[in-house]
Amino acid sequence: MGKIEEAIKQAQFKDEYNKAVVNLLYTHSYLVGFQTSVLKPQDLSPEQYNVLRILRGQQGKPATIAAIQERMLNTMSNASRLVDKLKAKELVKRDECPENRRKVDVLITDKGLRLLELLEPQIAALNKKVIHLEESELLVLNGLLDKLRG
Amino acid sequence: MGKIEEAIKQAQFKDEYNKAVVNLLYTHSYLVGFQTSVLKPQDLSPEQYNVLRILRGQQGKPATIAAIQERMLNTMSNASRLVDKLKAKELVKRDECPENRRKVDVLITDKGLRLLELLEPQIAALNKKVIHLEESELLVLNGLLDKLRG
DNA sequence: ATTCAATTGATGTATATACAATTGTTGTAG
DNA sequence: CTACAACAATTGTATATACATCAATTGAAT
Repeated sequence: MGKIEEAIKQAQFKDEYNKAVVNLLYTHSYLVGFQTSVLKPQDLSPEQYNVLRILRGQQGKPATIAAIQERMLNTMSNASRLVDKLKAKELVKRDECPENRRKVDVLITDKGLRLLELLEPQIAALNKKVIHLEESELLVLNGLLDKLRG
Repeated sequence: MGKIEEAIKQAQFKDEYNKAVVNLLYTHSYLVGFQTSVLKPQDLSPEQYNVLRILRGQQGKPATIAAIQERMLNTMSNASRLVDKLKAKELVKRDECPENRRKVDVLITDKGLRLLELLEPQIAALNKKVIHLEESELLVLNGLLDKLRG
């Protein structure tokens, strides 16, 4: 499919900034589509998957809702309700924090960890298949995205 | 803020593919946030703005719902309902297509065109401000994103 | 000790996404 | 001509996003 102009059938862009924005939005949608195809059979949304990975990254330490929020990709999302859904599936547990009853301690369960172990190789394989870039190009891309945000 | 590892407080990634995906999702959220800050005062969502630009790109020719859908950034979105919202604001008009009553002709109105003319310089200025890349780097980025999708 | 502001999550509402299912229209095969 | 498949859009439902608002708890100032 190739160039963004063909992909969305737009002849040209005002400037390279505009084109980059559209290209990023379009590529985002491209990638999320594939991710979803792996996650959906396990009844998991991309953001729920993201929260599970954040919790595993805590390595046994509980995370508060605010801490999860801060690490999420969609910074303005709603960690509280996502944790709700995950708890209903027994992938996390949520307890009142003993030393501060405003906070809650969220922990990933064994079931959650096992689900991640099942999904991760599938996601990795799919990524390699649908991202048509070499390792060296990925390094450049990651560098540019980091710099973009300043 | 810089590197993605710091941004989402993740020590490391499994591989460069995984990092690229996370980096793209995060950068997407970064950009959409800014876009929204310009669009929201005009009661427009990013996708509604996208639809308006697609319609203007038709240069006076009407577009069917299917044609809009095909050009949208979120390929699985719901053009029908977005057009509904835009029509309620009198930014587009929608008429039954005379030679095929299954189809509808969607056209941007003068009010819609004027709104785009108001918004576009604001968006362009914001893009330049929040995208910390040179023109030459943008060319590389656009090339990599095009290649990524294959 | 009491009051008040700040913190932390939960909840409410409008919008959008991702599908599936449905309705109405057109084209076509028998 | 009739029946049926294909097409185009709409509608329905569950999930998620983007806020704003609310309720409970805590900490700090008087």
